[in-house]
Amino acid sequence: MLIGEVARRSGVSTRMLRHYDSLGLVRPTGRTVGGYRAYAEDDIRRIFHVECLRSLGLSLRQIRRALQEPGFEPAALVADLIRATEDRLRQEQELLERLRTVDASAPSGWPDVLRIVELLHALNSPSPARRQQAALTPAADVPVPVDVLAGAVLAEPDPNVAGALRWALARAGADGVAGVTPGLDSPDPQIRRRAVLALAAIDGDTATVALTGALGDPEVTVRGPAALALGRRGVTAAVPALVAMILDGVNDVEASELLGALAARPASAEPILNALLTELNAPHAQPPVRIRLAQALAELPAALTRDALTTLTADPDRTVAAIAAFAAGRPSPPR
Amino acid sequence: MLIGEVARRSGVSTRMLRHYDSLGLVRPTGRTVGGYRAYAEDDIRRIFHVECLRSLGLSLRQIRRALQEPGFEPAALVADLIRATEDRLRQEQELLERLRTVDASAPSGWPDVLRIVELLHALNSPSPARRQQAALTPAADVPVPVDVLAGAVLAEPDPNVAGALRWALARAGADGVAGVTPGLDSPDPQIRRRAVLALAAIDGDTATVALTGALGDPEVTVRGPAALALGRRGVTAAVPALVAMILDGVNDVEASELLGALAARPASAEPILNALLTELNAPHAQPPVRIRLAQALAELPAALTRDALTTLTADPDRTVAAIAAFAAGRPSPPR
DNA sequence: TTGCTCCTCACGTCACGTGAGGTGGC
DNA sequence: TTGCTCCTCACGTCACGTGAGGTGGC
Repeated sequence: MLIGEVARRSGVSTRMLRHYDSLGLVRPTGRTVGGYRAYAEDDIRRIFHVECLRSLGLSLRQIRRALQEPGFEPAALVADLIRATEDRLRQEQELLERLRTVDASAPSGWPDVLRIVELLHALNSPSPARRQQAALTPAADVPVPVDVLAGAVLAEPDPNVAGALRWALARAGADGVAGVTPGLDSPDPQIRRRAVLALAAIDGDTATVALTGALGDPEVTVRGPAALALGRRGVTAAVPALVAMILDGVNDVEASELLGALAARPASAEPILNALLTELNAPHAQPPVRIRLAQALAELPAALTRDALTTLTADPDRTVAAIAAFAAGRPSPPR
Repeated sequence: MLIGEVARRSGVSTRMLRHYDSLGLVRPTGRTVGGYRAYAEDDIRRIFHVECLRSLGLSLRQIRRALQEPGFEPAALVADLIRATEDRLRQEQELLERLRTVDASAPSGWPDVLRIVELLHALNSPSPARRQQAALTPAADVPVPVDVLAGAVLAEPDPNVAGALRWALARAGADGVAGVTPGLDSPDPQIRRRAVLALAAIDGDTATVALTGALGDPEVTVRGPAALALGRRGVTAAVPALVAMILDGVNDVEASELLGALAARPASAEPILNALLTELNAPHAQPPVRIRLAQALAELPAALTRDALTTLTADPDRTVAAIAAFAAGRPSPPR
């Protein structure tokens, strides 16, 4: 079979078939009297084997070794190829992400493109100082795109830089909410926490709504700051989470203050009081927990807690009784 | 600044800096008396711009155009780069999948590798005939790996080839279950259906358990075959789905037969009878539905349905009454 | 004088495409 | 004789690395 027909059948160009010949990869069995390459069935089969291995990403040299050297085992090479492919895959993914960010910023010229790419590089820099600088000093004429900033906020491990990034994001207003909210669904609690902290810094109802979704988070480090932020915004849905923080002794001082402020509203006062008293009188309540609950009670409006505090001044736990007496404006009971 | 220092500061090799010079990409502002390249601050900045654009995948020619031609807009080029990158990404993913399949098959030499790759190509062939052949005639010494077969079963659109693939997979026994079960979670109902059909062809408890998980599928085309397969295996959990199939008129004949067979067991008899009668007597039951229910009733053991059938012979729907009379072995009531 | 840096020129990499210039077989 | 296919040789692609052989400035 002459080279043209082989090319048509195998889909390999005549140029490449001659190249395979010159490399010694596939040598046609014979030549015609005129010097034409004459391929036999075995040669064709070998060509298909070459194409097979090429589809696995082997170079022509590697294919030659594979088809010639009996001692050349596939295992190690295949493992290497897998690693190399994974690397390239990662690089292509990062490239695609960069390109999409550039595209989304709708640059009006190459200077715009350069600014965004430089910003992306700075925000991905291993140096916290450079990241911080990138967050704090955006080019005056081209603001940092919110999406980029939101991504950086969710990825930033350094607390100082994270603070700067949150501040920069909060300056963009409610537009930052959409970029940061997906972080609440991350499997990584660190990222969920960063999303909550970022949302806490953003004013407005959309941020508040997003924060409410984080109240049920399994991690205290996530739902805690969400509850505090919502408490500061006067959202009563945060009450159970705030009470739970007092029970757990996590940020219980601020949680108590927020409950006190929330209880200033007539509609919330009774439920908050009842929640605290229920926990105080629970049979399994431990002394430290009861002390924190008593301190929380002391933050509520005096008119609301008068009866409860009076009762508590006789509490068997002397510290609890002392707190109640102090809060009720009476002298501490004798030791 | 001489070329060496520029290279150290920018991370670009001296070779490449000279290359940029020769391409006219970055020409150093001046030369020393000795002919050394003397880079100015502006040149350094330009080098960083070049590296920026290279990180977006632009070729050196494209970078030169971007930095020199004012009319060269980024939008179209960026869009092209995104498309090209997505293409490469897809290719790398397919390559990685092939490599992982080869690796998982633990080839003991390159002939093994060739066999598996050829098989993969055949199973991905656009020709159904080739796919079928690949499924039916595995190399005698190297059986088709179950994972490969399972993947092909989930992807096969041609019903004949799909049948052959399911048959080949079923021959591998319970080993095929693991490969095919993930298909039940696919967002694509076609794939879920293929998974169910494959599991239905595999004997054994693991396949049965997997099928049970498909009973709650939102699509009738998925949960239907699962219910039928489970019914054939005598799994009573399929009863509600089988009753629903009778209501919907989907494979109701086979569903009725299976309910009849299941009702032969004392423990299942009463619940099946009650389920059918409840639907028959439902106030909103339409005539065609009631007819199908009556036919299902007729499939149950005679001892179980005697009373119900007797009552039904007086049913206002003449067809229902006739079915009941026939099933009860009595003459049809007069017209 | 000795290192060090710089210079230009040029080959090699890898898998090809695309000619140029010439020839065999119907 | 006219097409068609085949031959070899060789340049170009793209972003480099790595020399060879030589020179400037401390």
